[in-house]
Amino acid sequence: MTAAERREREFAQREQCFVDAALELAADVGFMGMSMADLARHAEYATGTLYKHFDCKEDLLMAMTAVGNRERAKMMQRVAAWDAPSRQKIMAIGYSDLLFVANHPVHFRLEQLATAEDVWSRASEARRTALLQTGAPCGDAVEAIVDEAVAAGDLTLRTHRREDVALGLWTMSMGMHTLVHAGGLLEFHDISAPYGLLARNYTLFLNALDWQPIVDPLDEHWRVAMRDRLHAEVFTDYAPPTGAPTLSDLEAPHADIPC
Amino acid sequence: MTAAERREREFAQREQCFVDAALELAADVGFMGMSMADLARHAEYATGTLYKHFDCKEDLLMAMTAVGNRERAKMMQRVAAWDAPSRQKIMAIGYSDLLFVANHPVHFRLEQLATAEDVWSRASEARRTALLQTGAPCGDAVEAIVDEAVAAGDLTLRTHRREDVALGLWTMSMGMHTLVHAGGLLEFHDISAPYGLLARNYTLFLNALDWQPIVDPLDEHWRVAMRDRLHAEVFTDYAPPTGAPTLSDLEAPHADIPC
DNA sequence: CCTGTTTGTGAATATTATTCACTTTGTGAA
DNA sequence: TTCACAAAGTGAATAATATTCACAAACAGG
Repeated sequence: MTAAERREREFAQREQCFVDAALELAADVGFMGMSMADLARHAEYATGTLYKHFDCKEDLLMAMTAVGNRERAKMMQRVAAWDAPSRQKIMAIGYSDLLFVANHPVHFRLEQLATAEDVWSRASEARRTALLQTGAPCGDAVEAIVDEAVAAGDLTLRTHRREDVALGLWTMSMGMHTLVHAGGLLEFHDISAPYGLLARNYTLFLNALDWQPIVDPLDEHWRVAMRDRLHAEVFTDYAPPTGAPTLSDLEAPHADIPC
Repeated sequence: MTAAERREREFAQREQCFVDAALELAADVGFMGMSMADLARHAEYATGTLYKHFDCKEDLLMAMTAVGNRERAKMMQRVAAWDAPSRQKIMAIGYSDLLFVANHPVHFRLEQLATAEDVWSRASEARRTALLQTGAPCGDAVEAIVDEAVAAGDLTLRTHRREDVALGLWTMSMGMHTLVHAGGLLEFHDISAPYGLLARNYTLFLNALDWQPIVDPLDEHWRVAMRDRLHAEVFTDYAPPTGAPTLSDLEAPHADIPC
């Protein structure tokens, strides 16, 4: 049945086509501003064809969100494979998530919509679990680092579980993204460098778990050095953030540190 | 112009009517499942009248979400006025947020939708800032407790700011709610008692800030005792969670602790 | 009682997700 | 090579449903 296989492959390719076109459109007008007819036209197919792939608009959203998840998973897997002390690696996980969101601004919006119960419940079971599965490697990467830390003697779990540690970090990142993306909310509460604070909170949390080596949450050197090394060794294809402080900025005493 | 004033009052009352009816409807069918015509009928007015109050469905959503925010703010203000050590009060803030979400399951869904950029950007500026303002007292209550802790000598801020501490806790709560409400996600990642973990993470975070007295994150007694006292002294009108462990459960050695 | 203004109405409009009857294309067997 | 069949593709028709608007009712103030 080689012909059937080829067809299936072509079908999958067209699905990719639709998803790519949808991501392009959504970058312009947002998911809600994009109509299914628009999308079909943009992808150069008929509306009906689109519905051969996705039973409803929410299913399409799940597929769009999955693309981003896979990209993020790749980034985290690169961090997990990085040769560095466990404490740097776990911080790098948080940083990679940041880098991902910064480089894929559309994705977080989609993810937020997709996981809103009201939308989530309208998608098909199959699409939902497919989406969940794309997120799993992220959790796995983090948990692998936790295990590594335990094996290296950097961390003792006591009654904590690997998943619990991963979840703690995850909630902080997720919560911060949510608040950052709620337009005007942080300005309203007079918060200026949210992701700098996130890094600090990561550090506080890891210190509280007694994850060695203990790091001073106010030590910007450590963070900036790690970030630079990460860009040099792992994320060579991602530009380091512009405007963020460099190591030499920090040499100057009492330098103001934006994030 | 006493007549005009009365009219204005009546107008505001009807707005409340619409919002209440909308919250009732949304509890059944969700915000997305509710049509403006349905709502108007349910509130016993014409569709056009509804649009005299809200320029679009998103504006209505902002107003619906504001109701919940005001309720949560009231709860947090009660905590802030509670006579207890600062460390218990700050934990109680987290608990009140939990209690609120547990007792108003609809609200979190609405909040999530409302703050999703795609939806947020479709609401009017006026409604958005009105919503932001309803959230402000929550932040104020938390910051008041932080100040109190500093004044009492329980906490030294070093270079942290009050807002930063509040934000750290906020991100953890917000992130956890988000993950809990993403149907099936935590089960998928094999997490069973998310809010128990949240409490633990609060404790770790506060310990890392050196907020006195330091509490053992694994000490369930402390948490359960505080919860019971809180229900007895502050949230007398809210039932304590059923199924959660009581103090006497904890007396038994090696008791399993669900949350 | 009259008049202008505000408020309320629900049918009409516009947009858009979704369906469906039909066409085209490709396939494997005869 | 032909043919019957299945799968894929089509886009106009359908079904909601958010939003508008021309008009009606209620009412304040003179």
